[in-house]
Formats: sequence, C-alpha cells, structure tokens
Amino acid sequence: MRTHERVLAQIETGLNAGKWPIGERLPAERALAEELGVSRPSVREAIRILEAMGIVRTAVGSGPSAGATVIDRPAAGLGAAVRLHVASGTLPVSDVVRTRVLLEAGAVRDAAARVTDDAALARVREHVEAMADPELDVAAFLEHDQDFHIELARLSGNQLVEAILSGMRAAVASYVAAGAAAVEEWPRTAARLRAEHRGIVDAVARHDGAEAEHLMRDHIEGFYRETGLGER
Amino acid sequence: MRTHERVLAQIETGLNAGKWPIGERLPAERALAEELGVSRPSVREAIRILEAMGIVRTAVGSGPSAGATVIDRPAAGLGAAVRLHVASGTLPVSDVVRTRVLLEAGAVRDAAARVTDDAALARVREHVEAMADPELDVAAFLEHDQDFHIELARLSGNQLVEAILSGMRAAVASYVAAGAAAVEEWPRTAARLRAEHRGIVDAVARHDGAEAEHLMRDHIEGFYRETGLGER
DNA sequence: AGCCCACTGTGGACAGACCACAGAAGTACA
DNA sequence: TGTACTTCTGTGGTCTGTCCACAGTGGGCT
Repeated sequence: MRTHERVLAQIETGLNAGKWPIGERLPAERALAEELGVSRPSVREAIRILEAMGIVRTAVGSGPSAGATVIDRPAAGLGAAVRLHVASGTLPVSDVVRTRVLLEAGAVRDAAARVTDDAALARVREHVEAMADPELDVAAFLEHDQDFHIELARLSGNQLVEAILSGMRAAVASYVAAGAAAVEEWPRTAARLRAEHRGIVDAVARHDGAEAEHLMRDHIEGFYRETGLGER
Repeated sequence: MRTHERVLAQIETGLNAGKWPIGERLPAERALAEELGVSRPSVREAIRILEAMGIVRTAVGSGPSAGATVIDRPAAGLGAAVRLHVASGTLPVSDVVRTRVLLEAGAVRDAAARVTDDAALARVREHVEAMADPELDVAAFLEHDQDFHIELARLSGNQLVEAILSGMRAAVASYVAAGAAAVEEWPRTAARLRAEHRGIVDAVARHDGAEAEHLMRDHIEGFYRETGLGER
C-alpha cells in the first residue's frame, strides 16, 4: 500500500471515529506528517484526495479558518467524478438522462409527500417565474432551469439524491445547452418547459406525488426526445 | 487557481479532446511537469485526483504497462465519494435505501426491456443459486446478495446507475449486515430473500419490466422495514 | 542459442527550502 | 488609555534535488 493511501486510511479512520467533527480542522500538514511518520508530500496527496471528494476544504493563512477544515459536500466529489467521466466520453448522455429521470421522478414523489415548508416551495417557484422573463437569454434560462431541478430535488429531503443530481449538474448543463441549440423554435419550447415546470410544482404543492412523478418523467424525456440528443 | 488545479484542467482538456484515449498513457510525470512549466509534485497531485476519480491507473516500472494509463472506472470515484460521506455519518441510511430503490427499480425495468444475453442472465442466476447453499454463513450470503444486485443493475446497460450502485456497495453492505444481525429467524428471512430474488430474475427474463420493478421495490423496502433500520 | 545482468525509464518517497497569506500579538504613538 | 501600525507566527502552496524500487529491454557472456 502506498504511503498516501495509508495516510488516507488513517484520516478516514479518524473521521469515522468522530475525531474531527464537521467544522473542525485536521492537524497541520507538517504535524500530521510527523505524527504518522511520513513526508509532507504524502500527507498533501491524501488531503488533495479528500478535498476532491468534498470531505475537507483547505485554506492558507492563519487563524481558525486556515488549514484543512472538515466539511461535507457530497456533491463535490460525486460531481467531479460524474463530470470527468462524462467528459472523458464514456458515459453516454442517454445514461445521464435516464438516471436523472429515475432520481428526479422519485425525488418529486417524495417531495410531494413531505413538503410543508412553504418557503422552500417558494424558492422553487422563484426559478419558475424567473424563467418567464422574455428578456432572458437562453443561457440564463437554462441556468434557472438547472437551479429549479436541483431545488426541487432538495425538497425530497434526500441528501444523496440531491448530491448525485448536483454532481451531474455540469454534465446535464452541457447536454441541455446542446439540446436547446438544436431546437428550431426556442420561444415555443421555452414556453412549454415553463408550463411543465408549473405543473410539476403545483402537483407537489397539492401533495399529488404520482402526478408530479409522471409529469417530471415526461418533462425530462420529452426534452430529450424533442432535441434528438438520443440519435447522436 | 492553484497549480495542481491548473494541471488538472489541462489534462481534462486533453482528455476531452481525445488526446489520450482509454488505454493510452499520459506523459511521464517529469515530462508533463516540464511541458506545463510546473513542478513534479504539482503534477503528481493532479494525477492523484484523477486516480482517485477512477480516470487513470498508475504503475511503476518500465514498459507499456508502466506510467499513468487512462482507464474508465466511474464506480471508483463515485464509490469513494459515497463511501467517505456515508462513513462520515452525515448521509442517513434511509437516504441510501431510498436511492437504491429508485435506481435499482428503474434498472431492472430497463433490464427487462433489453436483456437478450443469456450468459449475463445466467451470471445473475448463479448468485441466486449460490445463496441456496445451506452451508453458507451470513457474511458470504450477503456477499452474494450484493453481487446479485450489482450484476442485475448491470443488465440495464446504464453505466452511470451501475457506477453509483457500485459506489454505494460498501455503504449498503454495512447497513445490510447490521440489518441481518437484527433479524430473529435468519434462515426464514434468507429463504424469503432467495425467493424474491428468483421472482425478480424470472420477471426480467420474461421481459416483464413492470413486475420486476415492483418486486424489486418490495424486496429492498421489505428488508429495510423488517430489520427496523429506519427506526434508529 | 540461451541465460544473465546492467541499463533505462517509470512512479514513489523524502528532505529542505522559500513564498504568500492571514490572523495574532506586541509596540509605538497620539 | 486607546488606536494604528508593525512584527511574529502558523498555515498551505510550490519548487528543487535526491534517492529508491520496480519492471521491461537489450546487450554481452557462457
């Protein structure tokens, strides 16, 4: 086993044992290196991996905010992994779409069953309304679309689903942008997407999970079909 | 932007451009460092991240197999991320279970629609049959159970779903083991699980996606309920 | 012809140094 | 006494140089 892997394992053990709760800082790189009897570069490599996985955040300087702070951003690591693999071209877009359908459809169903927080629902509606602005260019529209989907998934309360979808965000954004560019009459498509968004939110608001699930499924698959992304 | 991030971005760009198809090797660390005008440690940190994400595999020595070879193991990176976050205790088991339900139910539905490869189906059945061995201890039984679920998901042909589920494997294994230990009459539960497995495979084999989806849902949720893991 | 061994290129690891940064502590001055 | 400035200290970021272990490769010896 390589040194940095050993370091990683030791840190992971410590994390499991609750040695450094979220918000706490890991020992300084030099201290950790001495403590574990390894060199600083080895410690750094381990911390790099933790950072890429969204487990810690590093900062230079002095004071409480400096150093490697334990955080918990599942989306960071999952996101980077999904992004890199989609980028490397081996993860087909159709797989990403299908996975979205499964997760988002399930998420809105759960959201409909549990949503009571009107503030959260209002946040979702904000994105829907923002998309109604006729001045909005396509990029900004799609930005709100992404936020809408993520916020909606968040309503399910399932952190893992939210993290995976957040992770897929960049990958989704790139294919959606390509799809939007392929649409002939964008204004009409945009109007339809808006209407579908409203329908989904309304279904969630009235706790109609089955309907919300159904609408979400059609919404994602419909866009994918209309843009012909599947035939590439 | 930090140096290793710049290196990572450059490598990612190269990957996107198809500069190093899968199976090819990245330039040597020293060469890459000189080419990009950075130090070797910075290059190493970038490669470490790629390695953790399952994008490359490194090997010492000489010859074609040495160096950083581009591979594609989405499960590696996603798995590590899910494992670390579940381990860090912030991802509740119920979220993991729910995510499994969504993904696996969808996966078997897709599998039923497309499965024609009898060899792949036979591989799944092997695990089912292996679980029938009365000599099998609980740990080995659960091992086969995990393999069964992953192989089944693989039949869907969706690499992303398979990767995510593979990534969740370790997390799932730990909660399933805890659940199995909480069961009063294990032999009876084991028999039921076996029967459910058979039912799912049969449904997939006769292309009955709806039934397979339904059975899978009940299978996962049933075990979760029976073991009372949700009440902890 | 076959075997052995040195060579070469690779990642793995380490030591040591210097820098940039940001907060903390100490100090000078009003 | 209070405020502003300066210095100190601890932190990650980065680089240089070095050595090691390893695994093919190819030449030379038997």
